[in-house]
Amino acid sequence: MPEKSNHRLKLIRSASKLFQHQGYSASGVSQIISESGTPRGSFYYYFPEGKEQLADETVRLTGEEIRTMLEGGFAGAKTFADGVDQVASMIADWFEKSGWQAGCPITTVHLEKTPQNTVLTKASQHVFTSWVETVQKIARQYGHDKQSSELAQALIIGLEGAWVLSRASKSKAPFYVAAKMVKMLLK
Amino acid sequence: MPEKSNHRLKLIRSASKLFQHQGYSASGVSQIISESGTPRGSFYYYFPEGKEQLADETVRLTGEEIRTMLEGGFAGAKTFADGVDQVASMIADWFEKSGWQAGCPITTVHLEKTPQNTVLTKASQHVFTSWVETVQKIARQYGHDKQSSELAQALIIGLEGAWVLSRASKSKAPFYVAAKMVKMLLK
Amino acid sequence: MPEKSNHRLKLIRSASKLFQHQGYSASGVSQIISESGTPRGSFYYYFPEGKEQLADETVRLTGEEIRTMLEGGFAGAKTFADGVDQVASMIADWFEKSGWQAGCPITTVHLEKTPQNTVLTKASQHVFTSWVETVQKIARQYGHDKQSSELAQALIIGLEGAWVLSRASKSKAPFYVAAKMVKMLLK
Amino acid sequence: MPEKSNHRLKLIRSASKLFQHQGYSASGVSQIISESGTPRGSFYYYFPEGKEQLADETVRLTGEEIRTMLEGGFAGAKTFADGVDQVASMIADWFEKSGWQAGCPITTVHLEKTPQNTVLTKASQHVFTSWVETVQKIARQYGHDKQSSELAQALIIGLEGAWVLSRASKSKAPFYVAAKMVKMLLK
DNA sequence: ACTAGCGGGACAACCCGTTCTT
DNA sequence: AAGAACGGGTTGTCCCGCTAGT
Repeated sequence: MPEKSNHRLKLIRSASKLFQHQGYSASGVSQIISESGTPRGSFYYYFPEGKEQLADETVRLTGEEIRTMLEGGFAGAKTFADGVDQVASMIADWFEKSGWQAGCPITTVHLEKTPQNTVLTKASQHVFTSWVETVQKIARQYGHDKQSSELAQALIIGLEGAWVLSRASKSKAPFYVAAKMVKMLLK
Repeated sequence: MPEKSNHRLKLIRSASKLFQHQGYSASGVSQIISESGTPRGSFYYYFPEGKEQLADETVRLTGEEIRTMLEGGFAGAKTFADGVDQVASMIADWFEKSGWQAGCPITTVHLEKTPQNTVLTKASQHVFTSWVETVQKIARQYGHDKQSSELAQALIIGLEGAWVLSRASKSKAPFYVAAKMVKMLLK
Repeated sequence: MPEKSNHRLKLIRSASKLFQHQGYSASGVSQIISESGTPRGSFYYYFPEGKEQLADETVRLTGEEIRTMLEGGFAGAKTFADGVDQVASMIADWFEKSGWQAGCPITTVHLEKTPQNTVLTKASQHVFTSWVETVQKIARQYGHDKQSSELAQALIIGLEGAWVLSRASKSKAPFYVAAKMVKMLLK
Repeated sequence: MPEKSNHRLKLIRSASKLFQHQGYSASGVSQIISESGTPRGSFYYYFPEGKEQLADETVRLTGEEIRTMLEGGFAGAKTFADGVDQVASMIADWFEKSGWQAGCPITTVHLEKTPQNTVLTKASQHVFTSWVETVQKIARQYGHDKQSSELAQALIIGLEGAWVLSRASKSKAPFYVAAKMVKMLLK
């Protein structure tokens, strides 16, 4: 956790926040820089490939943090179903605190780039895959070996869908609906 | 339904396609115009408020078309569950045909605009609400009165989530998982 | 000579002057625009391909003007030798009036671009060829049929070389030496 | 001849080559450094005045090398005319080997700087003067005392002019024309 | 009503030559 | 000697008026 460099990380944090709120294209490099409080000239020192490189690293880092959140949400849960509820609540709470503004930063970047753009497409694919695999592993730990793949996909689908609808309705309800749906798969 | 003008509609079609593929901000007015094949001077005649007005109408029109697709998907279905399967297949097929590129045009615009932007935020809220209400009405028609709201939300959440994941994995699987999830709510 | 559009031509004039004084790369688009007095937005309307297109047209137009100057220098000359003297004087005078600053605008652009750059390389090749051919035709008119090619090349070589040296020494002498050299070829 | 430091000289060599191919302004400090293979931080250690100082020394060193080439070209020549031929051939050959790309490095720098820039203007003036004086001395050694100044200027003018035209036509012909011209001055 | 041409300024991403710190 | 860091500048494109003509 020791931050080797402040500026580099600040830029990623700033980008992550702005991507969540406005998406990738609408977040200009200048805005990212000014909100990060880093000197303008440093940007291309840390990210010589430019905006795309920043986005790549932002997606991967933020993706990893959310993956950790998923693991954390299941920690201490007696059953898989309990974990699903905890994860849904956690994200819903976080989302409410942001004023219903902070969408999934991976989704926003993902949707604004055609599959031709290999760099960012790969990054978001990698993140989504890592999420599914993480949940799958957890499902197996709770003994749901046969359904692990299905459950994992279902949870991510549900959370992503809820994230979108929740933003529109400014309510946590979609997350609860999603959680319920996933749990039903357990019979 | 009478098309007052070809050019006006062509611009909306072009915008709709580009929003799906690249999102709102990345789709420049010039690109929309050139791909639509309409004369440049017409744009601000038909859309004096500019790009935002075009996006507003694009979201509403495309949203209405997708709403109609939802209704069409349930047409002829013996049970609600059958309808869910048909709708999921329909969108999955359409999406595959686009080369896994055409995301939900409402979502892309929605996520790129902060709630401050009243015009486009309202438009996407309106569309999402219309979708949920449509499905809710259908659910009641199949006798699921008590669960109608839940089922409707679940379907939209599932489809939106699947749309995102499907784009990343280039596979229809997420749509089938989503459909299964929703159907489980029926017990 | 009626100027269809002021701005377009003003930009070329401004570019021509700056290329002569500072070369191609050192002359920024911003500087060209500001010194031309045209609005910035017009630049990319008239030259959608950007700086290179402006340079291309600048080289060709200025090249044609200098070609006309060559013809004009020979006008009224009794012999080819007289014409050579007149041309050399003409350019030398012009150059002195510019404060020994205005180098040959074709040369500056030509030397700053590797042959890989086909657009500008072709433009300067075209111009140099047109000059040689023009002088060659003139030489034939004076009856120097056998030597016409040699004389034409010699004059252009001499003038170009003198232009460089003259800039360094801030004197007309190189032009006179060049003229004398060329005339000696006539025996 | 003793190279105090490898890095210092490597930077000058790299600059010299790039100035010949692309001119002064188009050759960025970063490019010069990276092509030289020297560490980036060393640049301002060896050239605290920055790019201009590097260019100054590059012009002077390369200018001196070319001056030596001139002397070498006349070495062993029985007559001044023979020497002129040898020099012209030598430069033409060198130029051809570079793929018709390597222009005179002094000229490119010279033309990109207004006379206001005292440092580089002085450097190129110095070099051109040194060339003329060298040839002048040689001319006197061959007994052409009266014409020495004229011959010297003529040779430099001819070579510089040929260098430009040769680049455009990708042919040695201009050098031979230039040589012939100069020799005619001897009657 | 509808289209074309021509601006117009702000800002996009990117890279420049240079200095700081060790 | 040298890597890290910097602030101002580059070209290019954004979305949008405005004026005329069809």
